Amino acid sequence: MHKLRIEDFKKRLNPSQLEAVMTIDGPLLVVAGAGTGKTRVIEYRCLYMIEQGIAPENILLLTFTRKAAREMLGRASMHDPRCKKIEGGTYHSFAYRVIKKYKNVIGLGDHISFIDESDSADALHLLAARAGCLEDKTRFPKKDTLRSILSMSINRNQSIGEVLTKDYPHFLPKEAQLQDIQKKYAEYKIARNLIDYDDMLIYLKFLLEDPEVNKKVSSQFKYIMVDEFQDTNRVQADIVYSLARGHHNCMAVGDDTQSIYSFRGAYYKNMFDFPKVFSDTKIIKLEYNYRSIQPILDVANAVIEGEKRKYSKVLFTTCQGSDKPTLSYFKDAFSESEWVAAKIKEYRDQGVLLGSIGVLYRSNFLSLPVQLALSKLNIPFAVYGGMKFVETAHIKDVLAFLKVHHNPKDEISLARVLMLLDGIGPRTAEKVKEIISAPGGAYRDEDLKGVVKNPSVRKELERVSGLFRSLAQSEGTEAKVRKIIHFYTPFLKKKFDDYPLRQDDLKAFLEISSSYTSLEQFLVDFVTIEPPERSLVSMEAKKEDERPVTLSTIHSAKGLEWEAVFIIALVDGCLPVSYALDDEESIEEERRLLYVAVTRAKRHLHLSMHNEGRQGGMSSFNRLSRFISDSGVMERLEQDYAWFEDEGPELEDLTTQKMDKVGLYHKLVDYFDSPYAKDNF
DNA sequence: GCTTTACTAGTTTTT
DNA sequence: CTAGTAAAGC
Repeated sequence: MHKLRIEDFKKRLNPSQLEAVMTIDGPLLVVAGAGTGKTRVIEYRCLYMIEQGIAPENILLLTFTRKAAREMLGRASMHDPRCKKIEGGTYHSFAYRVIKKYKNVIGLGDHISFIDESDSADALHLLAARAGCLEDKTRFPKKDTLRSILSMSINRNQSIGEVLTKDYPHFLPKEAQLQDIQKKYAEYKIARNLIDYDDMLIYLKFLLEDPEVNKKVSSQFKYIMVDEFQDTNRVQADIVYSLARGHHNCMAVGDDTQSIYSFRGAYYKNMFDFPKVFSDTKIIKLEYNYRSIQPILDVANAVIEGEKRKYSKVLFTTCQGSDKPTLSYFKDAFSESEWVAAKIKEYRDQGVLLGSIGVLYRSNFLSLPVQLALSKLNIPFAVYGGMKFVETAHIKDVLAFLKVHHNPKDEISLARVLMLLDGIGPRTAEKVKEIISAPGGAYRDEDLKGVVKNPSVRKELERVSGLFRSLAQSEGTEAKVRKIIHFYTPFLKKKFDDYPLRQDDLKAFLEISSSYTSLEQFLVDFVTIEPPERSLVSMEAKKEDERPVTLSTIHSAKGLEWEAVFIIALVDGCLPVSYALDDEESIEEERRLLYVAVTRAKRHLHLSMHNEGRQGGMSSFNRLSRFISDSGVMERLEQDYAWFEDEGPELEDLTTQKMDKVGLYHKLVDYFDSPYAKDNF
């Protein structure tokens, strides 16, 4: 690869992009509309900085997903392999690096365990039960709600009271108890060296507040780039400000109209605060869209028109094409999906690659009818989002063994392991836990006998502890995982009817583990990154022209693009999702979600809705999404009412009875005995 | 008293 | 498909 010179940069970038690329000192805010080449800016800025003699080790790129980081650095590395050395990743993975390095500063011990949201929810449930919060009859938040209340409080930098007032006013009477649990939870985690998602960020923030650590970290990372700044929360923004406090060399890229993660604490106003924090901020807007044809941008601009506070920008393009986006109405979700599948088939016959077609929707379950319809036509597809590999019960089981081995204080995992055994439920598991975690690790068999009366169960327990002893002796992550899977397989077979499928997953798990030498890193990666999509991994490896159609939630479609995009179920209650309807801010976020979805399309855009609801039975009729009917969106769409109403010719009645129940029974029995049936069984 | 089983209801979005 | 619950079983 030849080196790039300034002339090359000029050739490949438009003036605004070039300015963003060449402004490397001082604070810079790039407001980049959808499809305006912000990835390109980051890619070329990396190259430019390195051309200017900046060491790649001094550059930090924080992105929203690891995939995004990999993509941008990967492209840059093709021009200049030195770019591989740039530090890039998500906030969480960066946090882990720093925490690992400086854990002593904040008093964390070795063998840190990272816990995911369901572990965290389980722990909170346990603490709530212990504190007696569940005893009186009035309602107390369920474990997932509990978790999200505490998490919101951290991510939005608000007190429990504030979170409750805004989102859960009916739980306000429980404020004191919740505060108590918040403290207990902190205590619980610290005592066991556990860290959850929120702690990763908080601890990083704490570390960066320490002058010595801050100096060390920021002298390492002298140039900082942050992607998707509109989706950072307050803690993350603080981290960025802290990192750049010394040198101000910080570029934030974002698009306030694409902020769609407020449920996770994202605070799009960070985009407006950035110039206040760094008063000498230079602001560059990118408005030239390279992705979509003008009719699609017209729809996008019209959708976002209603948004109140935004950096005003209007997308424009010179991409050729005049296909007007369509809006189609259908009777129900099935006819809608069948139409989508048929249309996809049509595209394929015209030579459009399946890999360049995307079907987008608000919620995972909306994809089911589409999956059905595509399978019927034998069109291959891959589903993004939804249940993840790590979240499946069998993977969690195996992980629990590993976690206990890594950190014996990890009670949640220990309980999970113990409850696999027959005859041990939550109660017994708790007691056994107390006994074996007694100080010194020495427990007496008599104590165990008192708790577990059944000798065969005790024998099983003995086998489990045998497994852990053997794990302690084996070297290498892969060998350990292999032992665990071997031990676990009988349980797997008993627990799940569909165990062969799950066994394949375990094989994949084993494979992944083989590339790790550090067990801790392996465990961390499982909570901080999304591992290969659920099973059938081999799909990914396929060649460009064999890639399947993508089905994705709008959230996971962020940053991606397709030639043809279908957005389905544009129904009030699905896009704005019904939960969002009572809050104006949430509705605005739903609007931005539609904006994101629309701007994924390059040439063809098909919107659709179905009329019949599934809520509560028959007679709920859906209204077209307000974002489409309200604004000036409608007139930019080609409307199509041709829904699939005909269900084939109707059969004529024939009421003469030819057989009674007994007759039918004999017919069946005869059929079972016939040679034809035998061949089939 | 604790575990297991059988059933029901209801599913946002993700690091 | 699974989390939560009620009732049955040990």
